[in-house]
Amino acid sequence: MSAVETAMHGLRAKIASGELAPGQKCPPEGELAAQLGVSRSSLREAIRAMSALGVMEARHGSGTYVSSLEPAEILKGFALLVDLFPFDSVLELFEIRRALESHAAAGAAARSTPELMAELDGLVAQMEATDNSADISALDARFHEAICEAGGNSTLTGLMGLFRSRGRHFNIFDSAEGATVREVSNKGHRDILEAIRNRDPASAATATAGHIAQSEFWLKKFRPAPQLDS
Amino acid sequence: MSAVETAMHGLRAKIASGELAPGQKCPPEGELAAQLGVSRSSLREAIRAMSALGVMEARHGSGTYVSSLEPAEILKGFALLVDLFPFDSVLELFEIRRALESHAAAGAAARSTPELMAELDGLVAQMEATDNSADISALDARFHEAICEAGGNSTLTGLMGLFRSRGRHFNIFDSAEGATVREVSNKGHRDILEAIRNRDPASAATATAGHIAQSEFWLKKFRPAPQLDS
DNA sequence: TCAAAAAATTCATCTGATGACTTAGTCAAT
DNA sequence: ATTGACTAAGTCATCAGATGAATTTTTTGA
Repeated sequence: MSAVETAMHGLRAKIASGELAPGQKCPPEGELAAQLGVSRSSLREAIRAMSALGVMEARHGSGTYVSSLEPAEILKGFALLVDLFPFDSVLELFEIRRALESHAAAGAAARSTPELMAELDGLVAQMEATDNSADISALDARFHEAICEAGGNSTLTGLMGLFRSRGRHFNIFDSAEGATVREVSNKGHRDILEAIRNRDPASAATATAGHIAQSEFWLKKFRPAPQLDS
Repeated sequence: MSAVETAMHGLRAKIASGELAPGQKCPPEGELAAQLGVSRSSLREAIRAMSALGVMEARHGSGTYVSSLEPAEILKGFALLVDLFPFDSVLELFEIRRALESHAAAGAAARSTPELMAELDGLVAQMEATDNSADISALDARFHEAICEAGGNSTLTGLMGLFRSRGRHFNIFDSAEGATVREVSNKGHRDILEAIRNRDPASAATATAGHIAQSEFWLKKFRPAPQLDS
């Protein structure tokens, strides 16, 4: 086994065994390297890999810590990765969103609260009041995220946030039929909103599936170029 | 921006722009480090992080390559990560499996083929013929995987394989009521199988959701200790 | 032509040194 | 006693150079 692999396995073992608990500070690089029997360089590469996976975090001048290990938290680090997925995969991500966000919407409908309704009402109103595609995109993302949160599964919420971030680079609101897209999209949001308001899980799921399928359809139709920020 | 971040952003940019295409060989470390304006050590840490994310792969003596960037392929590298998730998160993963594998099962039912049915029949027969928990666990995993594959979404298949690997460390077939667990589990598989054979997507989804919910129930009930291999 | 040997290329690892950032502690001024 | 600046120690970040190990390419000899 290579030195870096040795170090990674050692770290993983220390975490799995509880010797290094979530949030805890690790021994300094020198000491840890000696414990694991590798050089500081190799240990640093191992820590860098664990950081990329969201398992550890090195803070300059302070120390190296084990992360919270909460999936929702860890998933946030993968945005950079999802950005590199090929187009065909994006369609697969949409299919997953369709299944999963429908599920979450049903959960949200079952436990709908006045606070949730107030936020969703506000978001929909704002979306209907503007035609700035960047604003709409942000509001739309928050609308879907709020519903996922209300679904009560934080891992699911994190996963959807990640997948949504990828789809957003294809700005369907800016396409040739932007006006139509916005109109139909708003209608979809209204349907979801009312289903949740009526505490009707089945309708909420159906409306969500339809809404996301619609986005998927447009994406396939226009296949706009992705817009990466540098 | 730190040196390693600089290098990672540079690599990501080269990949996103197509300068480094999937499967392509990168320039040697020294040259790449010079291009990106960082030392070899820092570049190596960046490459190590990209490797952990499944985006690049360094082959000793040969060179460093960009990976295929297929989500299903990349997901395989995260098993080590999922192994560290806390127990409560595992329950959330099961809920996601319930929603997603149901979806895949419906797809499998819609496009069921003789080959698929033959494999599933064989797997179920084998599961019913043994009471070795390790064998059952492996057969069960393949049963679910085959259905996911038939669903036609490779990203979903990869994701489910990853989530399933975590749940498998809790060996519910070895629990106090192992015999009952096996019996009810076999019944669940039969129900899924017949629904797919009958090309009945709704039943396939329902049966799958029920089957996974049952596993989830047992997991909560027994909460067996996870068994990590070193 | 083919196979073995040699050379070149490239990643892997280690060591040592220096810089930068954070934290804890000290101590004086208010 | 509280605050604030300053100091010192601890720790990660980065770099440079040397050596080892694996692969690939080239050369060589039969």
